[in-house]
Formats: sequence, C-alpha cells, structure tokens
Amino acid sequence: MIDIVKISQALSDPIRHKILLMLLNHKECTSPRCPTDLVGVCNCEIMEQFGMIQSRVSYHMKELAESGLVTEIPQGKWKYYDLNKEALREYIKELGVIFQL
Amino acid sequence: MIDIVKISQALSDPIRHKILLMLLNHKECTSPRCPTDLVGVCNCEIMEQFGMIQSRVSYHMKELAESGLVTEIPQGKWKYYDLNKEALREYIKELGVIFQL
DNA sequence: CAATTGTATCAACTTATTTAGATGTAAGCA
DNA sequence: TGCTTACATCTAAATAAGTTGATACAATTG
Repeated sequence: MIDIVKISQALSDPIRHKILLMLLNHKECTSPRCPTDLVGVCNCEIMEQFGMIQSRVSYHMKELAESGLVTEIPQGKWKYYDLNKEALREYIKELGVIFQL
Repeated sequence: MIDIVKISQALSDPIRHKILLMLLNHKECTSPRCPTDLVGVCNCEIMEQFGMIQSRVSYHMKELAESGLVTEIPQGKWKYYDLNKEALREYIKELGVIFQL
C-alpha cells in the first residue's frame, strides 16, 4: 500500500527531485570502473553529476528507496538504482482517488 | 506555474494532509459564532477538529495557501479556506508529464 | 591474502521545520 | 468609543532533516 505522506516527503527535496529525473533519463554508465550492460544508475554517476560526496548520495538514495520511488539493484560491490514508475503511478492515482479529482 | 517540490512539501506533513481531507469533505460550520452560508472551512473548525491552538492552525494554513493547494477567503473578521482541486490536478498532471507516466 | 574500491552507517554539526505562548492588529459589537 | 473576537506575526524552544568526515565492511582485484 502506498504512503502518500511518505512519498510526498521523498519528492519534497530538490536534490531528490533532480535525482529522480536523472534516473528517468539515464543512459549506461560510461565510467570504466563500472560493469557495463546493467540497468539502472550507479552511485558514482550521481556523485559526479551533482558534485555530491558519497555519504550524501547514500542518504538520499536510501530515502528514495524507502519511499518506494526507487528500486535498488545490488550488483556485487556496486549498487544501481531504477526509477519505480509504478510507484509514481500509484501515488498520483491514489491522490486522485482520495481527493476525488 | 506549478512548483512540484513546493506542493510535495505541503503534502508531506501528516496534519496538513488531514486538513486537506477535511476541506474536501467540509460541511457548513455549525458554530453559532460564524456567519453561515459561506463556502469553505473556518479556522475555528480546524482548531476544534484537531485540537490545535490558533497559531498552529494559522501556520499550517499559510503553508497550504502558499503552496497553492488551498484558497483563502477572508470574510471580515473570519477567514475561510477552500481546497484548490485545480492545483492538485495540475500537480498530478505535471508529475505525469515530467516522469513520462 | 593484502590492498583497493564501493557502499553503509555513525556521530557531530548545521539548517529547516514545527510548535507554543505572547503580542499585535483589525473587524465587529455593546 | 471601549471591549471582544478572529486571525497574523514574533520569539524562543523543540524536533526533524540534511550534510559532512570518519570509520566499518564486504566484494573485487592484483
């Protein structure tokens, strides 16, 4: 079941909002370090894209994952993220239902 | 223009969420103090419904009004609030557009 | 197996949000 | 006009959220 307040909270931070958009439009990670041919965006990309340190990225990705907006895909040492469009769809659907739109 | 982050922020507080639902299902204020036959919910109702002091209600209603989710209707000494469904509709529409749902 | 790499978590700190109580202001009423 | 009522705003305090640097840990690599 969807938690409207929690998802709203996750969406209410400008950086998380940008990260979600990045996940949406992601291309394969070009870093030679990362395994290629994987779905999702890796932490290193997010760090580079926004000039954020690792623990900060980790914190925000955890928030997003706990809200359900993002799916975590651990790959050995690495961790990838995928936008959970279905959660977003349920969120807007639920808003429509409870506010009778 | 809709500010997704700001509206998400407004929605991300449990009390504000409840207030919005109250505005949605409001009936006429039964308090003998208030002028009748007015659209909207008055502050006194919100205070009573949630057992909140006046300054707290004032704070949250300002947040909601500034996000655009709520319309303020001053009536002399009183202030009434109306749920702005159109803002909610634009919010979910915009989410759909930017996240390509 | 030792060194390296990627991520998680912790503790300390900073910043933002929420709350309560006090005070201000303007409208309505005796 | 003076009193009361409804709401706004300010200040201070409490709580929550976000940031950073340090440390821990597990997977990978040489």
